[in-house]
Amino acid sequence: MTTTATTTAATAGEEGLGVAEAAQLCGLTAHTLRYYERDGLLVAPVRRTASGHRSYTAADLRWITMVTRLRATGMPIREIRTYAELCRRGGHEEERLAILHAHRERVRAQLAEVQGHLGAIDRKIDLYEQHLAAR
Amino acid sequence: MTTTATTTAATAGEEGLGVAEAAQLCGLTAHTLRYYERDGLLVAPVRRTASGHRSYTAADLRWITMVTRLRATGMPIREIRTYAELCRRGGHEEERLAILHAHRERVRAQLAEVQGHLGAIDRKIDLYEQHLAAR
DNA sequence: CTCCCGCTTCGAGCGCGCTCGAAGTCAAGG
DNA sequence: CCTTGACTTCGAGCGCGCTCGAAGCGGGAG
Repeated sequence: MTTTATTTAATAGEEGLGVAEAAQLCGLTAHTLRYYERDGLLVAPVRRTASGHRSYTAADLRWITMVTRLRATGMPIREIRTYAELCRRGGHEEERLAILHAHRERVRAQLAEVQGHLGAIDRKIDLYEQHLAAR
Repeated sequence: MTTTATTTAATAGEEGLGVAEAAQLCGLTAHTLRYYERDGLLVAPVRRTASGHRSYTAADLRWITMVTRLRATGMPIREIRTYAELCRRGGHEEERLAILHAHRERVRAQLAEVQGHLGAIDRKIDLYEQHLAAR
């Protein structure tokens, strides 16, 4: 594991993690990380070592972390791709902000809805507990 | 629309809605409602009129509403089916309660996680707004 | 020199949750 | 009697987000 890290890291003075390490840090699989890159979710293709292996920088990891946050809050892949494209081309700050704004509102709404449902589930659980206690 | 309601309702003294009406009330499609039934998500098959049409009672609608709550909070179809089966067979209160308990904890955890991500998104938005204001 | 291991690309496959269309039935209205 | 329209069943199809396996390469250890 440390040996593996050294494999790539030693060649470039500690900078750059392999795909497996990066994946583990982000809570994804190597397959998924490559898939995200293929699918244009990354601002730029990840740098490669001389032998063609991906080498993830700290900036790559920060971006990917943001992607996981967007995914975990339900932003579709397509929309993340759009956002990434805007970043890639530079500028477009208003549009990027608009995407984040819209997403935030959706997430807030969904959060409120889930909280409402959770309340109903709580009440259902209370009923079961009363029912079971009454025996 | 009111005419449609009468079609089925008039035959049985106001009790029982057609699939389309029930679907609309629950925020689902008629296709989905039939699919749920086929898939065993309902405690019992919905009653039929003489002509074989489904007729949803108030109790059906309450159950389906619960199903939509469970779905909206991310419970998988399979698990709802299991829960429905336990209800169908009668008894099994502890197991039903256990399912709801487990689900509640998952939902709470996921809620907390999403709130965390939302905070990060908020901060990102702030950065953009500062950046744009600084022009 | 050979072995092994982790990476590479590519394309197919999968699980989930619907979603839809075709073809047929039935009851009421004109 | 004929049309209309909401219903019925059945099975196929789809969109999403991965997930996986095959086949090949390159570089360090024994």
